[in-house]
Amino acid sequence: MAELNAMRHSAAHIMAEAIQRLYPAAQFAYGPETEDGFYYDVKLPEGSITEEDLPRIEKIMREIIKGKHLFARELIPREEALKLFADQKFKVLTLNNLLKDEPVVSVYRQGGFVDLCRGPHVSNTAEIGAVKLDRIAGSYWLGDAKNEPLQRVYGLCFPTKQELDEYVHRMEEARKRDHRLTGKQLKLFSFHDEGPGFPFMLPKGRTLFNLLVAYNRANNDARGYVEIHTPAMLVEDLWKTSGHAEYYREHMYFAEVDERQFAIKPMNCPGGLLVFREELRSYRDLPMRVAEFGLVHRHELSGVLHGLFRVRAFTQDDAHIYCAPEDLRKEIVDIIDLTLETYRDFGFNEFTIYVATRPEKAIGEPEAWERATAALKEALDAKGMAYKIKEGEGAFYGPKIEFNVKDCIGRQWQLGTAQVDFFLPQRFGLEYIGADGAAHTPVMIHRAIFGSLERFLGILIEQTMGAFPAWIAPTQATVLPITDAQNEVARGVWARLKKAGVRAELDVSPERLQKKIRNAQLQKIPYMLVLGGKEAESGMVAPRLRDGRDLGAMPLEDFIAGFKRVEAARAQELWLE
RNA sequence: GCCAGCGUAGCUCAGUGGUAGAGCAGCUGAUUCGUAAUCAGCAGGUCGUGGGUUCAAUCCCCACCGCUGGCUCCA
Repeated sequence: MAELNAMRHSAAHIMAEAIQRLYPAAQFAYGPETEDGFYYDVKLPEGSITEEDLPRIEKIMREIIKGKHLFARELIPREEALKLFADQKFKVLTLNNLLKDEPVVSVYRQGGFVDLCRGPHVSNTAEIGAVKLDRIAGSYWLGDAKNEPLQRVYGLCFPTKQELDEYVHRMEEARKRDHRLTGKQLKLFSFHDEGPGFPFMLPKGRTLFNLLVAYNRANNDARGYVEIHTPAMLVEDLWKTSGHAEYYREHMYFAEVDERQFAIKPMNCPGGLLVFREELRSYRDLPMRVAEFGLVHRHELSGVLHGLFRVRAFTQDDAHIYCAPEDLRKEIVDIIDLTLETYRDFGFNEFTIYVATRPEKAIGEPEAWERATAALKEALDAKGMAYKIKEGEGAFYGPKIEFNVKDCIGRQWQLGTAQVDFFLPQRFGLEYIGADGAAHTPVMIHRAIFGSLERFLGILIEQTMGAFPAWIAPTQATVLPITDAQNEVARGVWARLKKAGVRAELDVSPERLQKKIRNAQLQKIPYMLVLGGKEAESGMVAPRLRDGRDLGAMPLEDFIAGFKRVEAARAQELWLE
């Protein structure tokens, strides 16, 4: 791995040399290796690098690689390096900041190019394997949007041409899983110019969505949650109390009505807090677990929108748990259990857990943040769950546990979350009367299992490629009469299925059976009930499964019974023997 | 929001400085056919929007909108 990294990092230097040949005034920032290659952040003083440049850069890189130039490491005094890189402003900045206390720095030379670099590198350029420039993206100096914008040129680099080709092929295949493609093919959801970032749920997508809600609601009920619904729009004063008006303003939509300023909710918590405060609460009422399927609107930057994964309006399977401080850990453990159970039911076994800590813009005392963060870590430790820390990535009101999963091409997305919050209860003056007769402030936990139903649906689509397990497939079965002569019987079969609670369709189009099957396959419908003359006479159907298996003729009631077993088991398999 | 690319029929895509095609889908007709595409005909687009250059723009230029990939940000 170390060698591969050195090779990729060396490829970045070679790309920089190639770019410098084409654009002698190019300024170079950082050029590290990545999981599949490398990139280099570059600034052209005039104009910019475009895709047309990539083949030219690649060609020069190949020449350099063939040239077998040695990578020579030199240690030079920092002062000397400052002179050497006098016309490379980002190198000067690095020398004067990151490396300001280093008396000696290392530089690497290969051919006609020299770069400030810690190394290591391969010994000569011919040791670079297969290289392919991938794409150009924007970036910022030191990754900060307030700094100078740069261009990031990404390259792929593998030891052999074969590995590179395999990787490219694998990525092409993975891209076919994209939920945006499947969503269009299966007519699950859509987007329109008239509402950028606002998803439209089509009948089949909405069916899936409703099934997710029903699933989650059943779990909540079993665990002593109650459910509420709070308004989409509330007066701005409320958002001042909650801190959103100050800490979350740029993500919010506002409206003025009757000379009063309103905000559309970006989160459900403030509304929920008002409900808690409606009555005098007793310690006997706690923990109070209050769920809400809340549609929130957040004005996200246009460039970050991404199918169902990143939208401007989405539904959270939200819940707020109010409890006494001593119950905190138990409640968090319960949330972790519920989350893992849910993910398992949907076939997700690979996810990463993070604990996100206090961000720069935050309300409350650092000491309370410490306690809240510790509570989250202790709960995870108690469950023996491995997790990583995301410094400064908590919500403005509290630290959080994040459950992240990967999409088809390896990007990570957050689904579930559990957030401890000492501050909003305080700001809203929440109280409960303790056993001691005195008023106490409850602790609040914000939690979501799916996170965003839309995002979860997107992930589910990518995982299944639209071939959903039978229990959640929007259309579970379709009845396929072979000729018009069976249409009437087919209609009866269809009605029977509907009555039995099967989400069924009927295809009486004047097409041949092959075509009907093909259409059903393309829609990834799990069960195709073929109905020919033989079956029509005997009250049978001949189920064909989505995976191609032909179960042969069987009485309709037998099919329904078998289907019910699969559905009840939430089985990944389509038929249980 | 930033950088680059893209935007042609419902969908997938071809194409040209002289106002556009294909396949699928749709409609009509014929076919009634046992496990992934029956045949024929018809219809369908102010080529994202608005400016500009030009005798003439879908094609060239500019702006805007949207989408894609990344950056930053996030469920």
